[in-house]
Amino acid sequence: MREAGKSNRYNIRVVDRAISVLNVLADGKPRTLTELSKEIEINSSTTFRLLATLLSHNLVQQEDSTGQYRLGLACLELARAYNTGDEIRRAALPVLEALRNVTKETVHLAVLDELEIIYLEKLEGLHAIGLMSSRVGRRAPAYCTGIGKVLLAQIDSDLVASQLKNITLKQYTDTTIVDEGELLAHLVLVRNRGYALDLGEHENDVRCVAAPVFDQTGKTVAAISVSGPKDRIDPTESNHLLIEQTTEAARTISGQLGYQNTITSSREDQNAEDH
Amino acid sequence: MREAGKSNRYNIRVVDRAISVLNVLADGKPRTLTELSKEIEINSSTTFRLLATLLSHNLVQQEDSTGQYRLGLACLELARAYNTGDEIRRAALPVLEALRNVTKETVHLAVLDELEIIYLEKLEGLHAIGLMSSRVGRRAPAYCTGIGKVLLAQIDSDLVASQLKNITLKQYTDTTIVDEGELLAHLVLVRNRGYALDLGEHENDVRCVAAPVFDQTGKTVAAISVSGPKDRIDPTESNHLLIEQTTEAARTISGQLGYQNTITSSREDQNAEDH
DNA sequence: AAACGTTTCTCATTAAATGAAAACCCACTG
DNA sequence: CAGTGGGTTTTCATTTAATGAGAAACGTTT
Repeated sequence: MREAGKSNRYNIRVVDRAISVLNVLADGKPRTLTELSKEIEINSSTTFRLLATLLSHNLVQQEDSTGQYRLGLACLELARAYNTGDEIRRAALPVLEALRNVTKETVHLAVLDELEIIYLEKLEGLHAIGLMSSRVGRRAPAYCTGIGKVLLAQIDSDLVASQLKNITLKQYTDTTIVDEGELLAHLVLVRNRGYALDLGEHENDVRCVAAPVFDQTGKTVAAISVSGPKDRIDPTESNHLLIEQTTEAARTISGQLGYQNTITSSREDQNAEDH
Repeated sequence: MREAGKSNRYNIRVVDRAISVLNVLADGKPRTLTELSKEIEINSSTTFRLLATLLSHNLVQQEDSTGQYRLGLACLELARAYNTGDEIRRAALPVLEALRNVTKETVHLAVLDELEIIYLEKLEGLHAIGLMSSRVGRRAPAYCTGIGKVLLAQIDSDLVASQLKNITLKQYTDTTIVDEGELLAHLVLVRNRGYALDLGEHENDVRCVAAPVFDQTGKTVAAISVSGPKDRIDPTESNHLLIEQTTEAARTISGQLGYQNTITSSREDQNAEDH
């Protein structure tokens, strides 16, 4: 999604073009054929045919007042299908449910894509809802979210460092880590601890605890978090319980995925309780 | 989704093919290149290229243990995008939230596609959850669900009758209406009442009340429902409240969409309380 | 009803998609 | 460990099928 989407050697041009139509429409703004054709720089005849094709499969639909094109219902169906095929989400869901109910706070499941995370699941907390900007399918920066940091921490440090060269660390709030060196050092800490905290680094009064989920092969495949407003999520003392609950839930999910936490590939960090 | 998806005159073949790959994978079952290529009857070279293209846009991804292909994360992102652009859902969400909280039961928003409904939104009831088979993006038959019936009831009766010719009404439970004549008569009743009941016609002990949502032009664009187990949702007396709550919520949403319920196109059915 | 902007359609050109088949890569098996 | 077989990746020549130009149809506005 977004950007061009690298055209690999074998890509079929029309398909690339069709997908770029979808990606353009993915900002939610409906467009006319002409607008689209200009935006993606494709001849209007071709755009017409692309739209006709997508239309016939319900991947786009036409607003019937204006005739403008928007994404279609088939997108929802694909997502449903994605979810049912997603082993991680399936394993996680009941555990997340329990975690939400015991903490009463909002719980997330997300994966990493480059330097961003994508939310796979969100269970609203039992207090006032709709306060957080996260949505299933939405992206958020990795370097300033609990889930993001815990996932970055599992990746080879040099790799992260080289990827960081491509972006600038935006200072969302006054706790956001914007210094690369500081971030890398922090990630080491996160890795050793086995969990990450987010002290309002992305959204000012949202705090969270996040922990990684491993699969059979020991690879980090996702992470979970519990988040809430700063006045309920305390970064220091009472957190011990929350951290324990979160990491325990993550361990349970990992277990479901076949992860054996006995003898792991990586050496240190296996002495569970060092926080 | 499903079936072939009529190839209109202007459809671009490769794009059709690419989409059929997605549709095949939409059952959640991962496949190898060869399996896919056989299933959709496309030369394996071409399938390879299709997959490469979809892969590069994250619409499909490869399981890294087996190398099999499944739907990818971009599907989630498209759905997110679809939702944010969806005016109906946006207008409905807060009202549904309120309706769920006051009834404490599961609330749905869905639209009609031919003789099936597709769920746009589901808010779980506040009792035990996960009992219903509905999911956002999933389809369900229209003729035996509250939402479905209320939507069918708004369509020209002859049109519905002719569409019904193409399917057989499966007897899901012993209250399912399987006789076409009876169904059509029932739909007239539903239309006049302005709401539909589902007395376990699809899932044995799920009952529901559903009401239609209209847009600016008076067209029926969606429907909402409140559903719960048969021991909590009473079809007769105490229902009056629930029916009133449901239809009122639907009216509110319609209002948000610009519907003026003063002078409506259709004549009768405007004397609200005839149940 | 004229003028404009957009969408739909036709057609000839040729780029780009295609399938056959070869090369390559693994995982098994003897 | 060589040999076999199934799958995947790559090449290449053929020709289909995608393409853009432009014309026609449509609809909206002045």
